[in-house]
Formats: sequence, C-alpha cells, structure tokens
Amino acid sequence: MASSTDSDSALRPESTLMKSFVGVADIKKGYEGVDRDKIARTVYEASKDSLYFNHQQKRDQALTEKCNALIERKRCMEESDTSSQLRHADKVVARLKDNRDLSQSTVHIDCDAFYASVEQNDRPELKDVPFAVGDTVVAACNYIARKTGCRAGMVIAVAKKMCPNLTIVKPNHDRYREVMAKICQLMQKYDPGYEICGTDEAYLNITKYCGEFDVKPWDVVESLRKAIRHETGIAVAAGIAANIQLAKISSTFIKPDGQYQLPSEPDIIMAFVKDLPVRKVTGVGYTLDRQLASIGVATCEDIFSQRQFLRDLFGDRLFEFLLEVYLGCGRTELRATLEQQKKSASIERTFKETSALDIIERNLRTVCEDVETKLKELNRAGQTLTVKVKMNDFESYSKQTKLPRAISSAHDIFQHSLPFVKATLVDKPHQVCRLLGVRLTQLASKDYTLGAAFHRMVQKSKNSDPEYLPWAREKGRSMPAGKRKLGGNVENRELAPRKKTSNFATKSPARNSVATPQSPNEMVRCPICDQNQPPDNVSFNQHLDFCLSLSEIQRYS
DNA sequence: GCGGATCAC
DNA sequence: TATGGTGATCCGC
Repeated sequence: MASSTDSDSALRPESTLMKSFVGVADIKKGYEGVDRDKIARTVYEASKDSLYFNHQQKRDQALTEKCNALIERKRCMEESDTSSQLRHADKVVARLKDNRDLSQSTVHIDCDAFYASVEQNDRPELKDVPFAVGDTVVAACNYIARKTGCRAGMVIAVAKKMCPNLTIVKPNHDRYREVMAKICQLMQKYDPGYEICGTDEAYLNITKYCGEFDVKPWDVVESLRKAIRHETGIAVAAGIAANIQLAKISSTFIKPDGQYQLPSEPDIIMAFVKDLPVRKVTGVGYTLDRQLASIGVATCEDIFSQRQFLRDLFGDRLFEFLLEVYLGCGRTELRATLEQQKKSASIERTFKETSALDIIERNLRTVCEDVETKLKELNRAGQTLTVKVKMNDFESYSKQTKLPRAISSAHDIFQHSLPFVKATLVDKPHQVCRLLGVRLTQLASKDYTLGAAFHRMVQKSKNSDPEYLPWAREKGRSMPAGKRKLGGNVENRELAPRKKTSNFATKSPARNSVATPQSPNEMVRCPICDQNQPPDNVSFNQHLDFCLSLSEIQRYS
C-alpha cells in the first residue's frame, strides 16, 4: 500500500492517481479518441509541486486503502457460507421486480454544453474556435476544445496548456438562467410538475399529457425539442423511458442532439442496462466506481453476479440502490420545481490565502452578509449553523451547531460563526486559511422569526390600532426612524440596519421565564404585549423574546 | 445531533 | 499562473 506513493508508480498511466486527473473526460461525450494519457500527464506536470497535488495524492491513497479493505473482506466472505446473503439478495430482487412500475412515460432533457451553447449563440465569432466558459476553473467548453482534452473542472491555466489557443469566456449566469427560464416555460405545457436538476437538465412525466391528447411520447418530445431549438437556439438531447434514471441514461446515449426512447418492457430494459458501466449511472461517482471495480463490479450485470457480497460491504441503502440499478428501477414521480422548498442556504468563498485574523474576519463578515441576503430571498431563517474552514493544504474542517432559535441576520450568523473560525485557526497554527463557508439548515418560515413578527406588528399598528405597540402605548412614541420603512415594504424584510439594534437579537433575554401552555388548542396571552399568541412552545418563546427585546429597542431609539 | 464524505451539476 | 460553489444525502458515531 505504501508503495503506491512511489513517484514512478504514481506516474504510470494506469495508476489511480493519473486516472483521477482524467476526471469526467473519462465518461463525457466529446472525448472519444482523445488521448487520455496526455490529459493526465499535462495535469500532472502542471500540478505536481503544489499543495493541491499532495492533497489529491492523500485522498487517492485513502481510497486505495479502502478498496483493499473491501477486497479483503470479500475474500473472507468467499471463504465462508454466503448462501443466506444470496437468498436475501434474491428476495429483494423479487420484491423490486414486483413493485416495478413501467406504466409511466418520463423524459430527461439535457441541454448540450449549455453554457457554451448559450455563449456561442450570443457571440457567433466563437463558433469555430476552441473556447471555455469559466472563471479560474472551466465550467463548460465546446466540442472543439474537448478534442484537445480541455474538460469541465480543469483549472484554466492547465486547460490553456492543453489547448494554447483556447479562448476564455467569463460566465454570465443571469443569461443562462434567462435561457433556462424560457425552456421551463416550454416544458410547462407538457408537464407543469417538471423537475429541474441543476442548471441545464430537467425531468418531465408526460404520461398524463399523452393520455389526454392521445399523442405518443416520441412525438411530444420531438415537438418540445423543436420548440426549445426554435425559441432559444439550444440543442437538447432527450431520453424517454419508464423512469427518470433510465431516461437520463437514454439521453446520454443520444447526446449531444437527438432523442432516444427505451421501450418499457422488462427484457428490453434489462438488456439495455446489462453491459452499461456502473459509472454511467447517476449516483455512482468516481469513488464508488473504484470501490465497485475493486470487487469485480464494472457493469450493471456484474451487480447481480456479486449480489451476495454487496449488503455486507456497502450497507443496506447502497445495496438496494445497486439492485435497482441492475433491474433498471427508478423514480417516476417528480418533485415539482415550482413547489420545492429549499432545505439549506449556504455561501462559501475562496480567497487569497491568509493567516491575518482581521482579513479572515472581514471575509467571514462578507460571507455572512451574503447568507443573509439569500435567506431573505427565501424568506427563511435557519436554526442549524454549519461553519466550514478550508486551509492552505486543502484540508477542511467544519462545525455544525443547533441554535436555540432560527437566525437570519448577518450579524447573528457572524457572531455564532466567528468563535469556530478562531478556534480552528488556533488549532492549526501553522496553516493558512483559503476558504470560509457558512450554511444554515433547518430552515423555518420567517413568519416565526423576530423580524417577521416585528413586521406583522408594525402592519397591525398601522392598519388598526396605532397604540398597539407596547412602547407606543406607554410613552406615545412613534416607530424608530430606522425601522419605519419596514411597514410599507411588500416583502418581509428583516430588521436593518443593524447598528442601533445590535443587542436586539444577540443578547437574548431570559427565554424560559414564563410557563408555556399545556393545551394545544388554546391561544395564550403574552404577559407583555397582552396579545393572544399561538400556543406552541417554540413560537411562543420566540414571541416572548421579541416582546422583551422591544423594550431594548425602545431604550436605544 | 455532529462531522466527514460523496455526488451531481 | 495555479484547483469552484451550491444543495442534498448518507454513514458512522
């Protein structure tokens, strides 16, 4: 194992490290006939002395060890009796077969080299030159560039080495969103419950549409593709199959342009999947592919022949997933994009490496402000905070904490994040920081956060009883000047600016001073503002915090 | 609940 | 001239 780090063996074209440099060029369209060794060598030469290389090497070695452990465990199993595992696997196969639903028509739409296509349409002069869209890292490149080995994920400096006359185009995300919105508009006609996946892919279930208008899936997809082509100039590949996993594979079959329909018959599906490399299946990435390969699973058919080992080696979830892959099972219900609600909001940013605390603090503050902006757009606040710090050596550390209540202001996020960042820096004294990230999860509707409660109260006081606010009642004051605009805004904005109200949310007053109601159906009267409140613990305590802090605001305004 | 990993795009 | 950002999920503890 240790010998795998020897420089000569690592340099061999077949070494796993070199394979990792080839990256997605291994499986993507446009790289047929491209010299993979050349890609690997160029990447290697360009990065061999960097800290990034060391990190990659470390990861590669860890994965190699994991694979060796799998091989060893499989050998142990082979020496013992695996008949019960085999029986179990067959039982699961039978169950999955029984539950298989082949009645639906699902479609996968895949925009060809999306960013590159959009740019090429907007700037015809790019048509005949190799170019890549990206900013330090290639996000997408056209087919001319792919021929030279340029690929997504490659550092632009390296891509230029592979392709000296490569033109670089800065990404224009607003424009891509605009084009995608147009495409969505067209898809809506066939399935309003369509599901967007990333920036350039989508799934549809057109079963209902086909039934209603008595049309064939093939024809529906043909007109959809034509419409997209006509309206946006983008070529799309489409796969039609019984579920979205199969539809996706089908579309990559026909890429970059065209459509492919996989008949919904068990035998045909199984034959279609049989020789497919598992790496082509969504959900099987680089690492899982290597682990599977180490125990003799390269194609979907191999999953079946090794089925008695998979549960012990990979766990229940993965075991069942793999059997589904073998059978060609998949999802047919879509998660409608229009109704989907986000589960997290995060920002992470790489910057010029530094160990200066003041700069790091400034960067953290910026990150927190951007998270605040994002939460505002979602009208959400998050109760679980995750802070991430990546060091110079590309090792990253994260800390997750569940907060006593949901937060959303940059100030609050910053206050909670800073201690962890500081602790990490102290922990790794010789290291330099290169990235900071902040994520909020457990997103709660902003209706139950302080800012929104404030907003509602202001609305109420404006619309009905001007004497409603406690401080107004007591002292006859109007709204603090800085907050006045809140009342008139359409969107639920959070309290801003921060300065005057800094202890509004940070210093949280005693939260457990009042007994909470027992009966779930009764409203409960707040002892401070005298208004009825919803009876559940969480929102009641939040309301209480809020009312208590109003007196603070009053003091400072 | 927490931390690390993986995966997709 | 030098390795991204966002969101989701899973595993093991």
